[in-house]
Amino acid sequence: MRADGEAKRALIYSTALALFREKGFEATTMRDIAQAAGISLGSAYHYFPSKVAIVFAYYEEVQETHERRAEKQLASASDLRAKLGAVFETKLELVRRERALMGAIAASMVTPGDTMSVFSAESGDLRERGVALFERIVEDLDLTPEDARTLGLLLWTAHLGMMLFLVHDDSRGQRRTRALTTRVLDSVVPLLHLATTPLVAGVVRAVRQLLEESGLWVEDRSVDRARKSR
Amino acid sequence: MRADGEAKRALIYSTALALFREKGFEATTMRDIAQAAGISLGSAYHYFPSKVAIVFAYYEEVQETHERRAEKQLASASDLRAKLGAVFETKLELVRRERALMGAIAASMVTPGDTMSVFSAESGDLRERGVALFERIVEDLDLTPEDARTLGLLLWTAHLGMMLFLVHDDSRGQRRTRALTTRVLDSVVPLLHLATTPLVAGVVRAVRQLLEESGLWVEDRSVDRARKSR
DNA sequence: GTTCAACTTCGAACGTGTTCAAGAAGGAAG
DNA sequence: CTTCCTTCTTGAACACGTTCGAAGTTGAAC
Repeated sequence: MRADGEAKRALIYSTALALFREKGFEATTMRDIAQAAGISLGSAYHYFPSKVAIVFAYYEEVQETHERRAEKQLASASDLRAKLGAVFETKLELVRRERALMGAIAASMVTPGDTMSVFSAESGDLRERGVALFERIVEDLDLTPEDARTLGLLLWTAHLGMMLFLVHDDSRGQRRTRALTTRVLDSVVPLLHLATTPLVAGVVRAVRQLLEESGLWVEDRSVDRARKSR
Repeated sequence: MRADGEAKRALIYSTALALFREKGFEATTMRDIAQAAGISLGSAYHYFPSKVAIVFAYYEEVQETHERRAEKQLASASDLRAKLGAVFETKLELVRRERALMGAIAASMVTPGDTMSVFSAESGDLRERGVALFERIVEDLDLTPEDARTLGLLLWTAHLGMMLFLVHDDSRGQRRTRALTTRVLDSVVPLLHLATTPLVAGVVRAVRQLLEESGLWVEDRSVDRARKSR
């Protein structure tokens, strides 16, 4: 009955998202979700270990859609500005519609020990995919793989900051975040072009050393090793 | 009976912190606190509107202690490196002992709409004091007030990042965060020295414009105006 | 056809943060 | 002294996320 299980999971998922959109994340209870989906409370918990887990599943979907759309735009983007803009803005547009949901994720992303903390092994996969996307931006910039990865991580971190800002941005159409994005692009793109010059390259190396000491740096890209720090 | 009220508030506060230290924030219930303090549950809520409010009170205390210690070290610090190091490291040492507590704050700091969100009006006071402290570091660098404030905000933001890292850092004695701090100092101080050069000054201006658009920039220092963006 | 293990369903029960209405205490005003 | 008003106290009650054990369902192995 595996197929039915998947179907039920999908039902819970879509029902929950609909309710979240309608009433907000906090205001929607697990009982609401179960009732609306026509199942029992316990059954809902059989498919999703927690309420945020449903949001996390949504976040995975966002990541996939983001990859698809960004890749598409990356193909037709010539210069660095266009590429970075493509990755930033596709993500922006995706998250913008469900700001309340993403806000719910933010809390567990910074909670130490939480399954989906930014530093956790469990979220490593998603983090890795995010970084990889930003790495693609600088891929034909004639950098060493290490430097490219460093820049990817840096850009991904910046993107995290933008998302944090976005979920707090109540301005109409989130124009503040849009303005911020434009400005960030204006500031960052020239620096990226200078990435091969001694000065900027030195900074990049320093940042990498910093990341290594921090434990955020992961050598092997496909397998995200767990943190060792105890 | 105002004096007794203060005393009782203090009792609840210290009892709660003791329990937090002993069993952790999550594991300590409001009922535990009330019982240990010898009062009823409802009475505890009379003095603190919520559980995190107790942690927030602690955070205010941290802020005050930080100011005191940092100012003391700032007085005897000659160069920029020493000053920045003083402010960073005193904070680091303060927060290090209660990582679990500060971790509990982190979640509500990034939760949209929460009373103690980084962007909220309520936490504006504390934010302001934090920024002011970092502003003091660059005060005799011959900058315009706007540039000084911009740098202060930038440094404060960096400090926020460090704190986020710190609460997730399980390494012995949090040496990872210490190492990170050293590296950050190494990278940032030279840049600060270049703050008056055209190139870096240009970046600083760009950042300020960015901050203004973001709503994080506050002109009047003493009165933190509420965000207007709707 | 029987057995068995895994999967699924269920809703009562638990523990939690928070609210609330009812009162007690104490003092100020008349 | 009586009447009010404010401040504080109390524990029951509420709503929620989550857990749990018991029971139902299914399909493969024999």
